[in-house]
Amino acid sequence: MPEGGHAPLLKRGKKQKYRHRQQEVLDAAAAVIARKGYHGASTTDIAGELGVAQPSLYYYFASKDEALEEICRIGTAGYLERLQAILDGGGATRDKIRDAIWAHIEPVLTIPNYIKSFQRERRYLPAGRRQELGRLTGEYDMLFRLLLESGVVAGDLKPGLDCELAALMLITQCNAAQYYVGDDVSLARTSAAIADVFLAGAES
Amino acid sequence: MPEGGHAPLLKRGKKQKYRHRQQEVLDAAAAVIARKGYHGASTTDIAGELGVAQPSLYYYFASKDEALEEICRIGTAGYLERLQAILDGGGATRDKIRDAIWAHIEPVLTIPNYIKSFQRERRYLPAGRRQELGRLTGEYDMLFRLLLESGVVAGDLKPGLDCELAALMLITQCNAAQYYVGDDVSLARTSAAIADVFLAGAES
DNA sequence: CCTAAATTCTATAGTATTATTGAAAATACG
DNA sequence: CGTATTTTCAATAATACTATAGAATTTAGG
Repeated sequence: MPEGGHAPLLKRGKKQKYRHRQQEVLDAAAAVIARKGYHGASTTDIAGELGVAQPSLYYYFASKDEALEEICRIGTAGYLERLQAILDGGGATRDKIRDAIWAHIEPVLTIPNYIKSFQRERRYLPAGRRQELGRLTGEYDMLFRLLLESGVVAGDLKPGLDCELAALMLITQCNAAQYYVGDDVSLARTSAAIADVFLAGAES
Repeated sequence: MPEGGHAPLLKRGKKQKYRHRQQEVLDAAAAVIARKGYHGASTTDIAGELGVAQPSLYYYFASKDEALEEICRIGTAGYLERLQAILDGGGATRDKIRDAIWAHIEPVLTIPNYIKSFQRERRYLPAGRRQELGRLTGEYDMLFRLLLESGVVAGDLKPGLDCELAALMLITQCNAAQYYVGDDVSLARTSAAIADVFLAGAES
């Protein structure tokens, strides 16, 4: 039996290796789920993506539900904090809005499969697992709305702006940004276009 | 054997009755697919929605794929024609855009389950069945883009407007409109808000 | 190298799924 | 009412799916 000072180190090392492999399993699951949808992605598909046998997955997750929940958790990590930081920071409203749009869109570059899985498949989580995510998105919507409302109060945005609806519209636009990207359309160009249209409109 | 003049009438009558029941089956399928997703909606679920046994569905459709294809066809019916008519009509650019937005959103009121099934589930159709729908949406995107480009040429929209991206953004916004609707947000209010923000922007 | 723990595999239970077949029931119509 | 047609159903084939159990394999550390 290892000594008190030694045991935690060993334990942490093993746990970290386990978590690293778990992350690989999640990456594969997110890739297949993003491509085929939650119900269309079988555990055999996911195992195939990894090159292992199907039951091996269950060493890392108790169920498909649990894996999707974890994928959604990763897909949403940091969103609230980043938006809150932008709200708390200084600067003009238009700059805050531009920052918020980019902060929302940027993870699409780094973890696209987690983002897609969260956006499209979270609705298939059983009610219990979906609840915490629901609170999260609710808070996020509210923060975006507060950003717009503070802009109206500051006189930077139109006095009559429907901030509740406008916030949802902006978030929708950010969520869709990844699907605009193609040969000649980058995410950065998209992000800028969203801000431009939202702030100044299309009419001359 | 019925006479020549009689047979078509009788035949048409029977066919119409068949088609009417087929429509009811489609309605049930669209409802379940909109709620649970294509892969999450079993034929047993759909039959249950109708109150019939599962194999009865196969009197009306050869496969689940075929039913989804038909649902998508109905969900997209008339879209191209309505947008083309708006393009061909007279009036100011801003009015055409408002009309186009409403024309896109209106079917959400009348056939919500067909619209949702088309929007979210068409990607799960086998490649062959998906092709015609792909051409359709491609043409639709192009028409929307032409609407904006003609507005730029006419001097009604900003000279530097990225019409390709702006068209996709507008369509995205219309597609999402149904999800904004709640206790205090109607589709009409949403439709107006989309047009207001797109045309004039949020900045004061 | 040897051993214990960690990881993966084979085999499989149990259930759900799509689709077919042929019979039964309902319907239409003379 | 009786018969032909349409519609639905019970039974089931064939396959796919999630998850478990226990054995085999691999890995890590001494």
